[in-house]
Amino acid sequence: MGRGKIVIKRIDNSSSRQVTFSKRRIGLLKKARELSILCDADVGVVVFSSTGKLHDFASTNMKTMIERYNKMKEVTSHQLSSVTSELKFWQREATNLKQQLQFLQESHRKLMGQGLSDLNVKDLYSLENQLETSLRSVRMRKDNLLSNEIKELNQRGAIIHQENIELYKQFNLVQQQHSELLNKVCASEEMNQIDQHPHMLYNVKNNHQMNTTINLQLSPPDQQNNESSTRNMQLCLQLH
Amino acid sequence: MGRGKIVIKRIDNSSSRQVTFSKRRIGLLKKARELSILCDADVGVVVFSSTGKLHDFASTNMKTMIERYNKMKEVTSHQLSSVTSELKFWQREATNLKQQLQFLQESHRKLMGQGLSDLNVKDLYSLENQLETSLRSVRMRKDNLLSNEIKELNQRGAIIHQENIELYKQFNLVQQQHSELLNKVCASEEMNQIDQHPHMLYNVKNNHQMNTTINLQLSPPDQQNNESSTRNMQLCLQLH
DNA sequence: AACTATTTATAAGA
DNA sequence: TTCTTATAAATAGTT
Repeated sequence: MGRGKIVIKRIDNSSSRQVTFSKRRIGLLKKARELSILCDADVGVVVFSSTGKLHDFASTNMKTMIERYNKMKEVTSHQLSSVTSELKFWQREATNLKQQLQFLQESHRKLMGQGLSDLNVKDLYSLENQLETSLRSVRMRKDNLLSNEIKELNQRGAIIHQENIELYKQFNLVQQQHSELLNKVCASEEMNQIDQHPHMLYNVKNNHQMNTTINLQLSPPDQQNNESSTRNMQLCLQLH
Repeated sequence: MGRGKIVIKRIDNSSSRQVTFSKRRIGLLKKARELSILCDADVGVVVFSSTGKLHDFASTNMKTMIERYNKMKEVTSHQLSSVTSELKFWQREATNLKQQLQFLQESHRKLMGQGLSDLNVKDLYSLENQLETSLRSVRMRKDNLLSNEIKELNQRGAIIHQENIELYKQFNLVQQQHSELLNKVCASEEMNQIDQHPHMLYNVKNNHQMNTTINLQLSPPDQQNNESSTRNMQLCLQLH
């Protein structure tokens, strides 16, 4: 259908090929459209040019068409089949997990002392045994924790006690030195004119009083009291 | 291009339509093939007849083509997207179940007295409490079962005991009647000619001996013994 | 892109 | 469905 007959083989001349592509592509799509209309058929055409450009025709909807095609050819695309197999995997996984969960929930209920009505005497004995074992473990762990805590508290208490003793000693020393200094100052002030600097004496006396008050608060730590309280806590632990 | 010009609209006559479909379908696929060869293009054609029959042409591979088309149009097919969303659902489901399972496993381990090292004293106290509660439930249930069993056994024992008493009474009665009968027979035999039927006497005497033996085996049921054993079992139960 | 000679497709009929 | 054939339609080569 042209000036000359052609053989169906790739057109070597690039521009000729391009022209023919345009003409025949239009013709193909036109014929596709005509077929779909004349014969009530569902027609889809997809053309990629050698440069990768897409041209298409679909009498209804290409997406629907492709799905219909896949379904008919029983070809699940590579993507679809891989997704489907993954889907199956996760469904199995979920079923598996559900079973495990159900089993564990049942076991858990028994351990919580619920739903015992479907157990026989032998089961109940072994459950009782398990609970007793658990209870021993829990109590052992708890006692461990508490005794460690107490031990730590005792150590910290002993350190603080030691610090207090040191502070007490140092304080006594300082107080003694201070008293001696005060006495010296008083003696020398009496010898000089006391009335010239009355504020100095007031300050010194005031300081002395404050120090005495602090001294009263700093009672020496009571060793006896500390030890007896520790003993009480240990006794308490052994009750559990 | 035919004997007469036609307008492009659905052909009403069914057989005409069918014929035209065949001819034009072949023409379309031929043109598609020619285009792909002449112009080095990738061409795919899909045709569904009105009766649903599929005819197709693909210059290379329809699957690849469809994927290329989808990729270009950035259209994930409906199937794929629905499968993908289902996939996501099951993945979420599995994740959820895994979490639940992990949580329950952790809890289960605690109840089994394992993995207690990451619990504090407060947690240990409440765990201990739970285990004690569980233990009480289990013991209560077990005691219930056992006491029911014992009750049933006692009832059955009492019935059998009663039956034994009845049998004993009946037996004594029969034995007494038998003895009386025997005496009568012996007396009358002594009066008549004993030597005429010596085998009769032998038989009767033998029977008498057998009955006595049976009598020795049928001792009257011991009420005392029965009750004390029941008491022992109940005591045993209370120990748990 | 338009023209057109020629090939090709196909409508109608058998 | 297939063949025939007249004719419409498509298009190769040209302008």
